[in-house]
Amino acid sequence: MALLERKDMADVNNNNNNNSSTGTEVSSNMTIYINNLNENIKIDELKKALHAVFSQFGKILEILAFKTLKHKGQAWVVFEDVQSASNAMRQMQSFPFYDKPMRIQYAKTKSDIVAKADGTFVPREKRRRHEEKGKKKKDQHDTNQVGVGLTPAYGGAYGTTPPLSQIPYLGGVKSMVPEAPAPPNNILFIQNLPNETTTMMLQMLFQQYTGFKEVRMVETKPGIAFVEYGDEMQSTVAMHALQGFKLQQYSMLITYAKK
DNA sequence: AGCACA
Repeated sequence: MALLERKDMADVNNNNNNNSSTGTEVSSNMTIYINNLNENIKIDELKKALHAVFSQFGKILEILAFKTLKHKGQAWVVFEDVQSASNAMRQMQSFPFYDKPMRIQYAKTKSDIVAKADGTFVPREKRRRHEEKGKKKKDQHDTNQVGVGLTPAYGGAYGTTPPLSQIPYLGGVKSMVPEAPAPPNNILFIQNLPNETTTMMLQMLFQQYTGFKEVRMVETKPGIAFVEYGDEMQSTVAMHALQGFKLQQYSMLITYAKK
């Protein structure tokens, strides 16, 4: 899966522009800057969902997002190393997240948490404050149903995820693959989910596919869920699209539900 | 659209 290697190790610790000709390129950075995020998602939920989806690329030191006008729809995900950030950027580029494709770039500057770690941190006022000129405000409203409360499932410890991707295959599921594949069904059976998974997170992933009806989780059985579509063709498309999708270090296993 | 350090 790590089929993308880069020259990134060279400039891990500086933010020089590599490409001064275009002015559009930003040097690699341990932090990715994401925009085009759905602005209706509450910050807390947004951060959790981002963590769920990005922790597969490496240890996340911090996720920053703000709800101010100037910073809505944007987030910074700080990884432990550039390689993780690079992989995250490439692999999740344009990923549909709450109905909108993520736009991911390297952050322009080093994150404070990183600067503090390497001793180069300088307090705020020394830095270039970004001044903003008046802008016309356009409407922004997406209407999707993601406003339901989310339990504070994370231990808050972003740093507890194992190092990089090549994590064996976390078990926890009895019969990982059924002997014979179940016959097609408009209901999908999802296994091997992390315990922290919420209905909202799954909805976010599955509702992008046509025919999505609902997600059902079974409180008494963590790690599994059912996702219903209008018909078998629709559920099949979603199954193939999301098969093996990683939430934290867990790879989703999707099969048709038994009838 | 919008690159911060809640």
